[in-house]
Amino acid sequence: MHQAVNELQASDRDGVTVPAIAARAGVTPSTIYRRWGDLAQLLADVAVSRMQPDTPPADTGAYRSDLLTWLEQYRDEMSSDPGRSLLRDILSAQGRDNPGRCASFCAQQLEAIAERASGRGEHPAPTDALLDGVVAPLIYRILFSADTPSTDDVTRWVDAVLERPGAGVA
Amino acid sequence: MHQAVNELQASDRDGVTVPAIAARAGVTPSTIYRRWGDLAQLLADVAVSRMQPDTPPADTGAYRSDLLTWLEQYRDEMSSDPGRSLLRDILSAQGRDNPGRCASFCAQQLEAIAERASGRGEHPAPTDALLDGVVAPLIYRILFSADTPSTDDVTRWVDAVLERPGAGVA
DNA sequence: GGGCTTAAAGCAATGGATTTGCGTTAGTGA
DNA sequence: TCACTAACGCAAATCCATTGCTTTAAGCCC
Repeated sequence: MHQAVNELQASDRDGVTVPAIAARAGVTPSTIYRRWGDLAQLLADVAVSRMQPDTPPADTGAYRSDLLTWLEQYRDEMSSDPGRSLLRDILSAQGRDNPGRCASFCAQQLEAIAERASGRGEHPAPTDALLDGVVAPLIYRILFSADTPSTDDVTRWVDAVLERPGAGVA
Repeated sequence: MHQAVNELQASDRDGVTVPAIAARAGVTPSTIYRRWGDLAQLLADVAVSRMQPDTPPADTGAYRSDLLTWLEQYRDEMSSDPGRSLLRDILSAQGRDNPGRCASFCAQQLEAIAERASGRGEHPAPTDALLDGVVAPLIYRILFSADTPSTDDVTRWVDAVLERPGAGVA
C-alpha cells in the first residue's frame, strides 16, 4: 500500500486519490477507507514511514561536526519539495500522533550522536536542548517562512546550544 | 463566508463541507470552488483571518514582562483545541503563503513590544532571535509533541534570548 | 440615465470520491 | 475440521467536485 502511494506521488500528486491508490495496490477503495478512514490518514502514515531513518548518523570523528553534518542533511531533506510535502501530510492528519513519531525519529538520531560522543569522552548537550534550540527553529523556518535556514543559521543555533553550561566538547 | 465557516466549525467539524458552508453563506458551492479552489484553501484563509491579532500586546510596564505575558497568551491560544485546528488548517493548504502570514502577525506583535520597550529606554532583543529562540520551540512543541510548553519553558527560552549580547533591559 | 465591459455568481449536468450494507475470504485457535 | 473474527470485495446509494453556459452585479464612460 505504501509503495502504491509512493509510486503515485512520484508521478503526479494531483492523481493521488483513494481510487488510484487502491487500483495501484490491487485492492478496492473501501479497503482503504475501512483501514485508514480517509486519504489524509493514509498519506500521513506513508509520510511517517518515509521519515524513518534507515542509516545511523555519519561519524565525522567529533560531536560538533557529527551534529552539524546530520542537521544540515536534515535541513536539506526537510526543505526539499518532497520533504515539505511529507511535513504537510504529517501535520494535516488529525490524531494518531504522527507528528510525535516524526519528532521521535529525530530525537533518536540526536541521541545516537550523543551516545557516540559520550563514548569518545565528549560531553554532549541534552537532546531536548537541541530539539528546542536547533530543530525547532529549523522546522519553524521551513514551515512558516519563505527562506530555508542557511548553514550559518544551523551553525549558530548549534553553537548557541553547545555554549550553554552542561554541554560541549571535553 | 468566513462567518459561515466559523459557525459550522463551532458545531461540528465533520460537517464542514463546501456544500454546507455554501448553504450557510447563501451561495452555491461552485462559487467557493471558483474562488478558493478547494475546501482546504478556504479553511486556511479563515484560519489566517482568525490568527490576526485584534488588540495590541498588553502593556505591563516592562519589556520582559510584556514578552512573557504576550507569549504565554500566545501559548494558550495556539495549544488550545481550536488553536491546534487553526494551525493544522494553515499548514495543510499548499501555496499562498498562509503560514508566512501567520508568522508575520506574530512578528508584528513582538515588534510592537520591542518598540514600546525602546520608547521606555530599554534595549529589546531582535525579533528574529525571539522567533528562533522562543516562538519556534513553542510552536514546534505544540505541533510535534504531546506536551504543551510550560510557563517555565517559555520563561527559560525568553531569558536565554534576553541574556545574549545585544539584548536586555537597560 | 443608458450602454458597454468585466468579473463574479448561479444553474444544471456530469464525473468522481466516499459511505455503507451485505456477502466472501483468510487467518487463528481449540 | 470447525467456529470465530477481522479484513476484504462488491455494488448501490449518497455526496462532493468540476465545468460549460447563462445571468447578475459592479464599474466606467458618454
